[in-house]
Amino acid sequence: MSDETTRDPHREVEDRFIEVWSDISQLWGVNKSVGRVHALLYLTPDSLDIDSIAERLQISHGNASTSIRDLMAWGVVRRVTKPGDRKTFFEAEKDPWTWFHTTIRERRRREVVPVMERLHEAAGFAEGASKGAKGAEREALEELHGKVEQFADFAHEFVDLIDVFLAVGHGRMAKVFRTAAKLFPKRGG
Amino acid sequence: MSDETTRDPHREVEDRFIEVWSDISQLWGVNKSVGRVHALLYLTPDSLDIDSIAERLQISHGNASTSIRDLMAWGVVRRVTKPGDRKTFFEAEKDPWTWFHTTIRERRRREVVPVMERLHEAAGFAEGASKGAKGAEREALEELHGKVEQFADFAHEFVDLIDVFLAVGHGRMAKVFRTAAKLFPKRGG
DNA sequence: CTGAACCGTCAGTCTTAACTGACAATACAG
DNA sequence: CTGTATTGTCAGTTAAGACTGACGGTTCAG
Repeated sequence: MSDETTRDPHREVEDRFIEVWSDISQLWGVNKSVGRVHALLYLTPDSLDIDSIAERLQISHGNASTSIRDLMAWGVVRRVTKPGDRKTFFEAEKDPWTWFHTTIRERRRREVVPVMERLHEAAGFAEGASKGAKGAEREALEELHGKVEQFADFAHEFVDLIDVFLAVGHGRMAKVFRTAAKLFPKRGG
Repeated sequence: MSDETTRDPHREVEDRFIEVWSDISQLWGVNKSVGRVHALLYLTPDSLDIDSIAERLQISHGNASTSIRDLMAWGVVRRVTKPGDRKTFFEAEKDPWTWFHTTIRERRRREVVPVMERLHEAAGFAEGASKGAKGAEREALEELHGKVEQFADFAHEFVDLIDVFLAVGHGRMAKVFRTAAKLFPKRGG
């Protein structure tokens, strides 16, 4: 009772979860504040306005606003307006699988596609270079080209993997995997 | 001929690939230098020593050494000694799937497992708190606990997914996915 | 139309991560 | 065993990224 902050169980549960989610977000390449705001919105049944978020998480108004903007760009937070209230409220997607699916789709668009284009450019350049050379240099360039292609093939398979995930979608992924695991049981370790 | 640097095709192919791989590494949460060193070792048929790497990539000796240490800790680079030569050489795993597999296993160990433990702790704490409360507070805490559990369940499914990947292993993953995709064709978009 | 409440933006500051270069530790030829 | 070549480490510096807080723009009740 003397120290209310550490004694409110509701708040402590929230804090612990927010911290964990924040760390997961960072592993995923998302910054700390963005992760914390996302976690708070996930836990809160009602939608929240910018200042409430900032106050709750002890961050600046500007930081909260920027974090919300990011989360909306990722498609995991929605803007909500309440009739008769001037404020803008925000709420998070509550189903983790939906959220994850959305995130993967967005990352594919923003990050995977552009980098794959550059990879193919590099492979094309390598092929051109090897065809324009003679003798020993040609051999060396062909070997180099082979390496680039090998990596490009791998990357392409990886993208296929993402595409299957996106096509199958939502909560069915786990089932897909379990089935796949039975079809192709592990051999060694 | 006047500017040898930009005219050596072999070097330019390498540079382009190194740059792309470096960016992919950064998306993956690995720092730029580490990615570049890894890319260089992947492309180079012979093993390389620290100073050659540092000179080729225009980075300091210390940076090259630290990057190599990281790559060895990730299990994607090996130390090699040549008889009659005092230097230590390093070479990279050349098969991308093997490399990827190793990386996933290591990330699971370092990052996923610890964070999952903390998540379960948080869920346990939430459960305890809700059971220790009464009336309206109890209801609120139970709802909160439900949210934490929902996320924990999702996270657990995600870890299962990783485990299947690790069990199936290597180049067979793509085939697994393709089979899975046929079994569970996409419905909407 | 006016003013208050609120949100979005961004220059400047602060914090965190990466890199360098000098020194310590190590390995090995002679 | 000794001297030298080479790798490993880490304190200090530099670069990158995140956060704050003040300002301008927008919205809407009155």
